[in-house]
Amino acid sequence: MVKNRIEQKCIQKGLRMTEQRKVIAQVLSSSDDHPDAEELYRRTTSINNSISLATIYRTLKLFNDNGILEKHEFKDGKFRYEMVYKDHHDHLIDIETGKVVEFRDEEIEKLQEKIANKLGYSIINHRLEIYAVKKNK
Amino acid sequence: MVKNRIEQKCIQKGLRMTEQRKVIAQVLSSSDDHPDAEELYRRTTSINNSISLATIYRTLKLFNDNGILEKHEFKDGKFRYEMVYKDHHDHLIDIETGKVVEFRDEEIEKLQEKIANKLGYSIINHRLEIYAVKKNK
DNA sequence: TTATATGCAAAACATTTGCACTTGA
DNA sequence: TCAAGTGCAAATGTTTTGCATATAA
Repeated sequence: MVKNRIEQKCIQKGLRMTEQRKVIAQVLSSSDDHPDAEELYRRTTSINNSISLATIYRTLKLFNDNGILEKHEFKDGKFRYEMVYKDHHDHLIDIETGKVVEFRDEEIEKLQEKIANKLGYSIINHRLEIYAVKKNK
Repeated sequence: MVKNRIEQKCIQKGLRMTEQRKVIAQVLSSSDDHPDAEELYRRTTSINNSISLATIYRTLKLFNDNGILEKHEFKDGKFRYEMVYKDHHDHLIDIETGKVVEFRDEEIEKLQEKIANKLGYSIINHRLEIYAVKKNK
């Protein structure tokens, strides 16, 4: 039986693989967007309906604590999640459609280090979100 | 009677100046930090205790909608507010003490324009938060 | 005068938690 | 076997809202 990336990480971390966690891992692995808890609940129950919202939340917290996924909060009032098997990247949010575009820019990464440095700090992490609209319409 | 900056903006926008709004405007004008609704409630009621939390929320929304203040959501789960009479700036949050340091960097501003541009977007606004710890301790 | 703002308490909303039961290793 | 995970429903914490009353212009 083939294991998805998240399931592999769970095993590697020694997490107990319950039926529910497998389904959540599977859904997350095959998602390339940024779903919130409610949306994940919808996706998982369509595969296996013996999963509660509480378990979704507990599992998301577990995965987040274990560095398996990242928790975002774009300006829509709820948390959204994303696997962390990709390299670090930032987000541009289309405020008309809600679409999220990922990008990475080395210069910006370096500049932030420099700024924190100048202020006497070491960066732990950062959040850069650009809210924008499509050009030339 | 001298009017504070926020009160001036309200008048300029044609907002009705109630007793409550005056007090909230006064508190915000003399705050140079990033208080949340609960904290503002504390500060305003110490001046005039005929202000309800509901009014705080309604007034913050009103001021935000009118571009009089900015709403932030650092990673502590609540909204925090700040006047927008200063120039745009970003935030560095000390994750050990919760202290918020403001900074502005032209290069980063320009870079973001460039990135959005390359992706085919025009920036409406952005959010850059650096979470960091003090160096050499 | 009267449209708008307010206080209060109830509702809304996403998220968390206590507890009895179930399950993975 | 039994520590750890789960479902359910109730609790939480922040923010919003309906409604009767009060107030700014």
